[in-house]
Amino acid sequence: MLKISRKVEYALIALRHLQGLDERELVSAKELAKAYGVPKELLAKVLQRLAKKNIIDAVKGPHGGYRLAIDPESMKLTEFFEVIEGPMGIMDCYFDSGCEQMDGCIIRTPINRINDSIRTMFNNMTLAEVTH
Amino acid sequence: MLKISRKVEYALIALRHLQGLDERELVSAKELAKAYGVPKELLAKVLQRLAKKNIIDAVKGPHGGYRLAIDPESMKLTEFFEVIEGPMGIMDCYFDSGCEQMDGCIIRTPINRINDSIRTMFNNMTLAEVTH
DNA sequence: TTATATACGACAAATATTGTCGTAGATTGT
DNA sequence: ACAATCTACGACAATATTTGTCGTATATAA
Repeated sequence: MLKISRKVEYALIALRHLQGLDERELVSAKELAKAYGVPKELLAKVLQRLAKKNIIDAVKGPHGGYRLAIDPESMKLTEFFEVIEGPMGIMDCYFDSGCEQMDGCIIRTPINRINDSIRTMFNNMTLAEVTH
Repeated sequence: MLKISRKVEYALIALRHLQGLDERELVSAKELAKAYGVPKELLAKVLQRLAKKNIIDAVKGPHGGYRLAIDPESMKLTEFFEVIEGPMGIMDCYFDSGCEQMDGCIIRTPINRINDSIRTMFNNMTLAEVTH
């Protein structure tokens, strides 16, 4: 309950590492995985996702790898989380609306308030606060 | 990711209902389950948990049931969540410490900060904000 | 052309959540 | 006393989600 996923965890670790590198320096998924003892394939997938969203640059081929493409100050944590995990909500009804109860639901309003509070909190935090 | 569990959802629904009852009035798990279309057995378990922690009173026997035992203003959401789900942390390492990386973990500090922010947020909300 | 990297989808395994069942104890009314 | 109806609780089953793996394709440097 109210947990962050491993994917996000791995992403944060990777970005924290990338942040410490010199300008233009690259690091591969393999190196990162080894350095932090995390599964290479899964980490790679997360990095690919970040690359696709231009949060990091990907360079193919031997001696290829990844490097930071944005200023971490400029990215809200909400946005970052959602790049990796998709829409973020405390309950599914916040977005998928497949719930029958919808109308009769007596906790919908307060749940939405809590939801907004969490989003606001992460909107006010940048990636830099985790990676600096 | 960052989701509230059904158990908590059911608990909130039930408490919201209990709050609307007259003084001393009882409602059974069966009635609640029927009224809100939720699984009776699971709801019952959650209610039993709340009863054990004296958040609600349980009355056995025919025409028995539950009623609110506390003022919802007086209970922090953190506490309430933890009655149902146990210790709450954004990552497991926050409490179980089975993690090998512990020392070398480069995101531990910021993760703890985020954790504290979430806890603070729920510490500043009472059950009443959901059930009133 | 070979080695090494990213890209990506399909799949498998592991874990967590959710839901069900059976049984016991309490209490009420007949 | 006994049947009906409730809570209490543990064991288990079903389901969903998360996590991890594998195979294959593409790009690029040496």
